[in-house]
Amino acid sequence: MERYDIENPLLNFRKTLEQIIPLNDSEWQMISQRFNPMEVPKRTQLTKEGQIATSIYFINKGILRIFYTKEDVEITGFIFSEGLFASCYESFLLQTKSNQTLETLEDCALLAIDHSSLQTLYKEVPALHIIARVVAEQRFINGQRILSSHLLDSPEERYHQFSNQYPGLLQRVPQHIIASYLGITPVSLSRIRKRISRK
Amino acid sequence: MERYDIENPLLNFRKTLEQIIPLNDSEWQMISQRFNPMEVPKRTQLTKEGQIATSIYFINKGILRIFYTKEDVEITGFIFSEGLFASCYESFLLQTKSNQTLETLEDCALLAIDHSSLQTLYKEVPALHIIARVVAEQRFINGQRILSSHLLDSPEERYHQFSNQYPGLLQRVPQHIIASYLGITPVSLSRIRKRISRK
DNA sequence: GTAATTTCTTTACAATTGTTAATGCCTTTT
DNA sequence: AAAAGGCATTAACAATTGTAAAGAAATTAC
Repeated sequence: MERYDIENPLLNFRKTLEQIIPLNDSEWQMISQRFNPMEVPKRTQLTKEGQIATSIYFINKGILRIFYTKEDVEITGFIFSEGLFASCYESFLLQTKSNQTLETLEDCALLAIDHSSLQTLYKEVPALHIIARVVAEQRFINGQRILSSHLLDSPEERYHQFSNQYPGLLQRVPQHIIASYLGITPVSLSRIRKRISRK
Repeated sequence: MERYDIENPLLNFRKTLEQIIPLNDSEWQMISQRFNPMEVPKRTQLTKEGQIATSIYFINKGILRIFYTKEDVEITGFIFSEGLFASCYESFLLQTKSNQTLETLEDCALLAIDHSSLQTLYKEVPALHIIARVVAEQRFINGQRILSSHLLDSPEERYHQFSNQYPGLLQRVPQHIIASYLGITPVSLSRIRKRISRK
């Protein structure tokens, strides 16, 4: 996660893609031309609930989250960090209204591509279908692991796994956001942390 | 879900694929040659925990589930019905040991393809990358909807949604399996059903 | 058709979480 | 520097779920 050289955004991006499949210079040229670098301040909402997700964002620096709103409470569905593609994925793929908001949690350096540009790029660079397939598969695997943790583990176990797996996020993300991501209230997370600290 | 004509397994399969992208006869020939029809009795385990998933299975008839085992209790992660690809997907994609078991819940008619045949088929029919991408995306979307339901809804609401969305499964799947799929115990589901019936 | 097994329901009790509200801490604003 | 706002902690209580065990109902097996 920390292996990304923040100073060379396009280099990082190419490295990430080439972990999936090698790209020749012509392919890389077409890809890099269609992704737009952007700097976004903390707490910016890139896609809002009720809107259609225009773009997906490769993360060079920073973290983002998606959250749902239920009775004016924000419930975090996922936290994205460096090297991932952040998006309201369902909305982007289906081009339908999103039921989630995509928000930066820190100042971010991103590479953005909108939906129609991506469709064009698929035609220009067929290998991108493979990359997109693998990215979709990886996101599925990720989602399934989280879901299985909700089925198999207690909130306390889930917190344990989270802090082992993403020790960095524990520092960078407010606890009430982590709590909702784990499927519990901030109060309950605080109790769990107290319980653990007594051991 | 019930729109599949059970008597024409290959026809159903082609229809499903062509909802994603049209296939010419040569492509279809290569695809259909590599998928093997098989009939499997109820309660057969196609992939077992600890093994590597050799194949994925298109479902012409019947239902299957994946389940995890925790302290000798089986916890259902997903229920597959007609028209879907059933698999221990993570294990199949990564060719690593599965932490879940794939099991038929009824006598099933399936079309199977193993991992190496699929890799060959990707080369023979590049359009399959698109199909695989869309299948992965759909499975991700599905998984994310389930996860969001765990974050946002109570078990009772989850049961409601399940019975509205899959009224057929309510009849065909034992309740203790549905309970674990919803993330609760059979006892708790029984209480929820009683609570609902009083309304 | 009867026995055996599995599944579902019910009960009582323990444990955990949600809810609400109050307090203290920390960061940000002005 | 003071004020304001957001965040984390703690407490008390209500509600829900998990656990364990027993009995009823339904399926499966012989």
